[in-house]
Amino acid sequence: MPNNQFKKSELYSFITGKASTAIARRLQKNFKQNGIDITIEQWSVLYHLWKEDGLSQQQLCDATFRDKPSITRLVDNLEKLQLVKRVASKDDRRINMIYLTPSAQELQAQSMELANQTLNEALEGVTHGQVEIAKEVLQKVYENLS
Amino acid sequence: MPNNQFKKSELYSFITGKASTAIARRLQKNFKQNGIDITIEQWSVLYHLWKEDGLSQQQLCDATFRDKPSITRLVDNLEKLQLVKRVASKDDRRINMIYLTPSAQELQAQSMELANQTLNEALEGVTHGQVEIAKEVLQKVYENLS
DNA sequence: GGCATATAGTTGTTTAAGCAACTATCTAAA
DNA sequence: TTTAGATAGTTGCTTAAACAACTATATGCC
Repeated sequence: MPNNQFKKSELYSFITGKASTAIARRLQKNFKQNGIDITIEQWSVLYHLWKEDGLSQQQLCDATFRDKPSITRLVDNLEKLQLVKRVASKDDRRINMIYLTPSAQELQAQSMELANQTLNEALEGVTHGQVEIAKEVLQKVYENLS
Repeated sequence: MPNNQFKKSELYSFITGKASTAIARRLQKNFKQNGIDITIEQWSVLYHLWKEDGLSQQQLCDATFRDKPSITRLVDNLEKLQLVKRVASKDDRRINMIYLTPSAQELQAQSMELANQTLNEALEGVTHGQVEIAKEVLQKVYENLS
């Protein structure tokens, strides 16, 4: 069978993304049970700011694979929760730099721990080699469509 | 390294599901370009009805991995588009059986062709063996969390 | 300098997800 | 047969995605 020929039914789960949905739900549940009151989408923005604080909204778009309106509203909500602050750039007045507040910094350790724990639950019984291949496939899919 | 120990950064893409999002977006785009005016979520409901017409909403919940309110509203919208009809079950009056209309039946061939084409675009350069492993991993993740 | 174009971000609208609370119907057990 | 509990579906609310249309600022070219 050629590489790019598959049966419909086998591939449907790739489209619906059951697995990534399930991980997101479990992580959300784990957050809730531990008193972390943010959504996964909000967390995914914070995640990139923990890696590098002071990103612009456009950089957050690229990092999170979301469009500009989505980031505008996620930042709106994160600002309401007092987890980030918009700071207008002095060099380029079109740009908002997004900075973490102290409360957001406090969330980092616990939420990353929960994220790791969730992934370990999800990948129970899956070998490292299998995960590596799955990651390669997903990365390739992403590249093919970008 | 034990099977269930991974570095954070490596696994982040599992949570965000970039790949499945990218496939869904591409499929939506391909639908639009071919004049098919339904959402991917609506299509995923039709997909199961094409396999077996006359499923209950609860069966659609299980099949599509969505909760009951989501299916209620997807069926609402599909009914507005005159693609499905709710028919109250005679055996159990709590149950709505969902039936395809002729217009929905007409959509099947073309939309399944576009779905296959989209998956082939997505999986360009990925071997059948790699896809099999990726599918196993995703299935296992789903099972671990269900 | 002035104008076309590109870039950063916002707003409006529709569709959907997730959760809780609700109604209606069915089932099983006292 | 009545009543408690389970099941099927709906509604309300908040958050988010996708897309188009918009404002404001910056850049590059004449």
